[in-house]
Amino acid sequence: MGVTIKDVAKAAGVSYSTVSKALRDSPLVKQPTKERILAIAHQLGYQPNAAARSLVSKRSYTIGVVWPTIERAAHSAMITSLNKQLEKLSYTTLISINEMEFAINIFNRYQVDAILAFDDGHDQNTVQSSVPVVTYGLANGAITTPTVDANRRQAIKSAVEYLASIGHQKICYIGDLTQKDRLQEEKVAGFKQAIEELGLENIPMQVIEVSDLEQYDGFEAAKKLLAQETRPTAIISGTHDLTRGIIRSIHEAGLSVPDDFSVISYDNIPQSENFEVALTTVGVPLEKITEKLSEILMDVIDEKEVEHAIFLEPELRISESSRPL
Amino acid sequence: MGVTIKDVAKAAGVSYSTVSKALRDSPLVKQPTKERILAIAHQLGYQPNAAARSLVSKRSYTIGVVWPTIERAAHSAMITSLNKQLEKLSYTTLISINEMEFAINIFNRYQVDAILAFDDGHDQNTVQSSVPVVTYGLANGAITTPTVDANRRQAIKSAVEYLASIGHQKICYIGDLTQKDRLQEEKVAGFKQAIEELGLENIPMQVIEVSDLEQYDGFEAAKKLLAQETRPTAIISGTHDLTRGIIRSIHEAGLSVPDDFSVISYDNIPQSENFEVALTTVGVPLEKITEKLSEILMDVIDEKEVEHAIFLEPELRISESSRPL
DNA sequence: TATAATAATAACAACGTTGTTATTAACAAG
DNA sequence: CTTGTTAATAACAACGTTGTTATTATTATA
Repeated sequence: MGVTIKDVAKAAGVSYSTVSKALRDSPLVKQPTKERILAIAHQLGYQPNAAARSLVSKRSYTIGVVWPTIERAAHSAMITSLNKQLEKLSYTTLISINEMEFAINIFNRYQVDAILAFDDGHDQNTVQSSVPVVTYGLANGAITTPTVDANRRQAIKSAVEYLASIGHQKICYIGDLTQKDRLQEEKVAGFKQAIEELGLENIPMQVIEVSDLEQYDGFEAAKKLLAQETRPTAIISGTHDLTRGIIRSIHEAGLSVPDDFSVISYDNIPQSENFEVALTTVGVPLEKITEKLSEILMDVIDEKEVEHAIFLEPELRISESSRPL
Repeated sequence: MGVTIKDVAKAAGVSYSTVSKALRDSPLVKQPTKERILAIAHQLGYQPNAAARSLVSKRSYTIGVVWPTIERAAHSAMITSLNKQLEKLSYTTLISINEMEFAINIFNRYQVDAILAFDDGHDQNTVQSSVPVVTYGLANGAITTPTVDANRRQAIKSAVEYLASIGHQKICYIGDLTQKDRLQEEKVAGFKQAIEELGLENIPMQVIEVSDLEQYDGFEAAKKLLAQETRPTAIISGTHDLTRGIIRSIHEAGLSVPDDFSVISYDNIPQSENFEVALTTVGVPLEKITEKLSEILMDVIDEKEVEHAIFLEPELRISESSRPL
């Protein structure tokens, strides 16, 4: 069915090994011959057979991304960015939305050069893989693969510290507190730790739980908060979507950000311009994460020694949604 | 690096061809031998090499999905459903988020058995592919591959017809009207056609344009609409997200769905329960689409003759958000 | 017990590439 | 011109698997 190197060879009247060399631009083939072969290959619509190529060369120049939670759009911007980064390194990205173990098996069969697994904070059974695996998620004790992790705990801590430094004493956190998602847990832990370390005032509803991480949940949570007698002067929000809901809720109550409340959002997506208030955010910028990830992926492919727990330091980007009390 | 069939053969003390047969459960191998080999293979962590396998057997049991617009979450539920369907047929799904032409080339190299391309309503350059391609998107005149298409025009038409049949005369449509997205265009066309055919009243702001398809855009559009003097009695919305914004806007204005407005949403996602009002929707149910898609994919793989333009008929699911005037 | 029939396993070619080695062509130097 | 050297191309093995064909072991039949 497909056009092979041999078809091209026949059409060009040369041996198929010459065609192979010509296509890979080897200096062992004379320039005019090379050009002739290239032209014929193109004209015939030749596409190299990846199966054959990777079978013999042991390299597929492909990264497999395991992304079982496609429905939660959280990672899509990240995958787009990663895809771009890897493209620069002439690597191709292939995605599987299957459950971790199954997906890793598929990618092993396909002989991708490395696998990137998104740990969504749920149980990560250690899967046997002869292809190196890099994880993005929570770098905890029992990790067996290099894991890149945003230091979420530190992120929220520095948000609190910053707010305290500009005079805020009553600070509240809105986010997911359930034990289910270890990524979210970390943020809460950072918040509580900072409050304690700084000796900040304990206020009622200091930590508000949302059932999901959508805009609507932030809206509802903030509504509850505003109904309280003792209100905080600053709010830290666990995700971008929550923040949007929170701000909407505040505006709807006829109040203002940052006049009545300073708001800081955990976020790694670059600030979208068409948002009502330019947000002060804390988190690791997307590009930093994907840069690090591709770097590590290249390292494991080259069998370099790689640290197992790689923490990325968050950045505080101060903007309009926060200000001194 | 990886464990091959030959390693297993050596460990089991049989020839590698016997191992191959044992693994594929061929009747040519004695049962006890088979079991012994399987056990050893498992113990050694053997994973078949897809490159070698598909090189010789010309079948990879893999479908490549081209999904260039990952950021617009619209298709994620569909891909999840499709993945499940194909798994039942023991096919594996691999996704590329690269630009159409590039992605199709990758999948050609990887020798997937068929490619599913999501036509996002933008220009679809005809790409050369020796692997059969099925498109989900707009089945227009110049198609070169089998295309599965929800009959969006008919969907919106039947929404209008239904509303008219229960007494509504002033009906308005909120959606994307730009020429950019042909999928959205179709819906508007269906609306206008129905209004004309039924001879319904022309009201001001009968068609409201949104700049994007997010919840926020629906919210803003409805706000404008409610500010009008002559209000419609029914609203049809182009997407689920818009609808959520619209309903929120109505509630915020102290009005009710369906008491003050009947609302019908174009949608193929199954109704989410935790929504304020159970929505009346029109569209092709997700499962119907993915069933059809896998069917067609299997057909093109088996080189059966397949119709080029396959239209799926929408269904009207009446619920709480609409009622007779 | 010899032989035919069959069951079980082994050997081998092929898939489309790449990298190495062998062959031929072209050219320079004596 | 012959020979040595290098440039260009051709031939070939290998990658890990499958399907076909060849060989050996086992059983049934006379």
